[in-house]
Amino acid sequence: MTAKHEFPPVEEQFAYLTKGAAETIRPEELRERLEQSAKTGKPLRAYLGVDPTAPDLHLGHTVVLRKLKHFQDMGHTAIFLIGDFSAMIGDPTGQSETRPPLTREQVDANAKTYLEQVYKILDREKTEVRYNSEWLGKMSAEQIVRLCSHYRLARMLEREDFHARLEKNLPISVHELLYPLLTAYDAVKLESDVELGATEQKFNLLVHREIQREYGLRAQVILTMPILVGLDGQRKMSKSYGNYVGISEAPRDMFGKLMSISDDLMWSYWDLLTDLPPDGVAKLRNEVAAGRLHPMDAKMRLAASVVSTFHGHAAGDEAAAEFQRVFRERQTPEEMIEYRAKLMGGGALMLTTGGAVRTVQTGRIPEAGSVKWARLLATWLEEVPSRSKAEDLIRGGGLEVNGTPITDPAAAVDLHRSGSYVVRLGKKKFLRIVIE
RNA sequence: GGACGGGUGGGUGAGUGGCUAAAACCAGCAGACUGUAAAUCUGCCGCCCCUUGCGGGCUACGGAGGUUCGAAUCCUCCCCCGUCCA
Repeated sequence: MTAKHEFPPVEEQFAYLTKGAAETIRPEELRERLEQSAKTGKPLRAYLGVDPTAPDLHLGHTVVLRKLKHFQDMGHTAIFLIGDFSAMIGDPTGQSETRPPLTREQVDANAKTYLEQVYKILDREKTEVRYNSEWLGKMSAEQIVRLCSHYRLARMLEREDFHARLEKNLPISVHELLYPLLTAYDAVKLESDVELGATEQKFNLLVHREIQREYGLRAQVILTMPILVGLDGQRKMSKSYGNYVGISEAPRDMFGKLMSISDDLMWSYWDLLTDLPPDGVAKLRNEVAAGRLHPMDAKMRLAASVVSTFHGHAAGDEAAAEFQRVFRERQTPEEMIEYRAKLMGGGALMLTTGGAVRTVQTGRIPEAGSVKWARLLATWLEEVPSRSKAEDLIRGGGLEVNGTPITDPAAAVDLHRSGSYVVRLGKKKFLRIVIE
């Protein structure tokens, strides 16, 4: 963009840029391009195309974003392409069903929230944001026909998803065939050097290469990134499996969730969720293998690093210190959710949490004003999904009040007497309840 | 349109008139051990109420009705899903 650019040595760049990648197509082409840009001082154009369909990002989504950032780190141009037009078609990948097209409004709204989150990783100033409606929305029928003439049906049907559906006699709408072609046109328009994508995008990405050639361009390099495995270490990270870490989660929660992953899983997180160069990761790994570094300490560094990228370094350090204090030294966390409870007349209980006030009807409360923990925690504070669950938790030894375990499901709190309680629910949840 | 098979708790899947809030396994939660790791062991695992007891109540085996003292289990109708035929 600006005049002449100094880049790190090619080999260093290459190692950094391909770190964690599932596949590079083709490695030697990437090297060539890096060399060329080093020579001419012209940054490479790397892009990532995204359909704004999932507005709530989790760490899984960030893998490929982070890779795009790596290009920025090395001084290249990162293009974030919002597939606002193609999203209306819907990428047929994955779900073996025809997807209903999104409406313009949905797409716009999603694109906006998407971008806000994306800038937690990418450098806002250096990111070129494009929308593919910019050119796709203006294509004439003639241009579309021409585009289609560059690809063969048989090739298209090689795609695993189409293939499977054909075999099973499931419907394939004709517009779905258009998806890879239209997104290929993006690559043509952007004159990209590199395109990034998740491994499941491989088919599309390869089509993009071919179409670029058809349009007389040099085929871009493709970098595919693995799917991030979720916290359970089994399935891919996904909201519906509940094994995810949302990028907007509080530092402490993020840190805690990351600490709970298995040691084995940690290494792929190091690769996919941090900026530590490959030799750095290898070094850490050796240290742990040699017993010079406790795996937990390595994991704490990982967690701190991830938290830092979303909340800043201070928050990362703080989360680490907090974790240390609460879980290693078994002390009470510095901050916790605080409830102030005040018994009003007529069996009403006024609850104040972080400024919000609400009143619940308690029904009858015995003379003494005592109420069972299970009832307080589940029914009124809603910190446990149900009363039965709360009682189970108590019986199982998962409730601690002011440091003392409570295992009697009938144990109660006196709501008439003021007092302050630090309540620990299970392993991770702490509350402070103040009776006024 | 026809023939057959099937729909059970978050998932897989037993049960074919009472002993069944429903086996077993998985997932999940909690406890012990640890490093909020793994492995292992233990308990819990529909919801509500209380005097917390091998306590009481409600809801539940695709849906609606019925038979019966009693149904996830039998009957009728309906819906949905698979496989085969036209």
